[in-house]
Amino acid sequence: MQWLLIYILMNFFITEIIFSSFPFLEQLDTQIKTDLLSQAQQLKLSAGQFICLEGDFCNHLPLVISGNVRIYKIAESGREITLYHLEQGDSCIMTASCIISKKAFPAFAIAETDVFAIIIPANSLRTWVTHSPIWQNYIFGLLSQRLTNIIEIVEEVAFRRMDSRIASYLLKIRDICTQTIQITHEEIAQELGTSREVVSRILKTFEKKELLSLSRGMIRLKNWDELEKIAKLRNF
Amino acid sequence: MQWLLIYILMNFFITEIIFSSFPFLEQLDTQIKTDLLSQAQQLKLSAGQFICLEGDFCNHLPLVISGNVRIYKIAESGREITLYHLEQGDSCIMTASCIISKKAFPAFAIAETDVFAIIIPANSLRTWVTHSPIWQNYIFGLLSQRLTNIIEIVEEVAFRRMDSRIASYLLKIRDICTQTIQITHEEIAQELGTSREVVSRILKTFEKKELLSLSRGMIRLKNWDELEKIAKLRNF
DNA sequence: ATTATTATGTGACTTTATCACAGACCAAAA
DNA sequence: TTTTGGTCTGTGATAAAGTCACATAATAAT
Repeated sequence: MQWLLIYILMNFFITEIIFSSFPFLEQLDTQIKTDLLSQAQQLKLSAGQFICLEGDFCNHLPLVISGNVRIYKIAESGREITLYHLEQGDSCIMTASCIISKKAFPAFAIAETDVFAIIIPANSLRTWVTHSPIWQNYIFGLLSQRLTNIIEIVEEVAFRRMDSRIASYLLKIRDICTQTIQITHEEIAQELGTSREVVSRILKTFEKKELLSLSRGMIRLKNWDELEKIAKLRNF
Repeated sequence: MQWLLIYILMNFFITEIIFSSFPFLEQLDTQIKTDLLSQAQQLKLSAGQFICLEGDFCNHLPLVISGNVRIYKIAESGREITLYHLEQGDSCIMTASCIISKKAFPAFAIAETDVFAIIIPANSLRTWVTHSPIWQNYIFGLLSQRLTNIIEIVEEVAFRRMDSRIASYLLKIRDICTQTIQITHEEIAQELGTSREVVSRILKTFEKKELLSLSRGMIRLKNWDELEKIAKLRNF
């Protein structure tokens, strides 16, 4: 009797949590909504766990409730570049795309932090997308957003200089209150698709210009106005 | 009476041409098929004409019957990089994506050759995609193909060296019979997202190695085996 | 034939990537 | 506490790629 109660409560909260992260789901017909809740499974990942390897076939669409997933490409030389991140309310559109067009996943996905997600079986997704305009809108929206997003990365990698990209990235991920960032040079390099040495050197020149101060695993911004200027230098 | 006959004949052939370039359309219900044929307009463009500028809003989905369209990004410095091309049987998925998610087009599109296409009004497309699984499949397929495609470009720009990329490109676009390519160094640079000087210098080193011979507006491949090897050098 | 336009070649310099290695920091074990 | 091993950062040397400036060559227009 207790078990049943806990089970019911648990599912009640899960439902609430899912809907608050993915508001579009609330617009669904009662039927699809019920199907969704009955077919969705929970997925918990620890920081550092792989979700997809390049070439995997995807059987489930993940809807991320909490945590951070990094989707990235890796070169034979070992260099990495991040394509995008998944956070609360995101869903992995490449997975969706692979499910719908039945192709292999073209990148790596790793949990950067502990991640909690619900996963939806591929076949159910295909059915729902076919029959529900609400699902269609959601998936199309995601796809076109990612496409735009990745085109921006092409632009950035092809055209912008590294100091400008690093300045932008630091400004984007800083803790706005403390003006600090806990990150290693290696991690910045993997995000931007360059090598650790390049990041170290550029950060050092920033430090010499008093724009920030460096310590192990930590960057403290000092002159963000100037960093903004460097970030805006779009071209060579 | 004659006019009517010509009109009927013309439309008969157009229909045949459209269906032969876009076989998926034949699977449509008679109703949607009729709608399609009644709403589609013909579009003829001369080489060099712009189709979309960055920031445009798209009102029509183009289905390319013949010719070649280049979709590209342009940096403030003037450097360009090609994202993809449209040829017979292609449709511009970024346009579709912009139509469906009502966003501005994030790149430039220009007719490289004379182009003949049919265009479909945005609203009709939205309706058809909602109601027809065949349209859905086509659009999803295109979207996921382009996404994979553009991720490959990110990889290439971020990780591969220029001589290798140029070798690959030359092998890809050569006339396989004559082993020649009619192209300027500037055009190669715009395709690959680099500058003309870099292309000129690398081509010159290829020429010194007897891999090809250069003349104004023309490249003649001599040692394609060796070029293949250079093209396969994926990393630094 | 002369001029204008487009295409290519090249030197000098800067930025970015690679390789190799040194030194600094941190935490767990001795 | 000191040692040890791992991770993180710093830096010189060299190569590749991008920028700027200008020269020369090939073609088209007058």
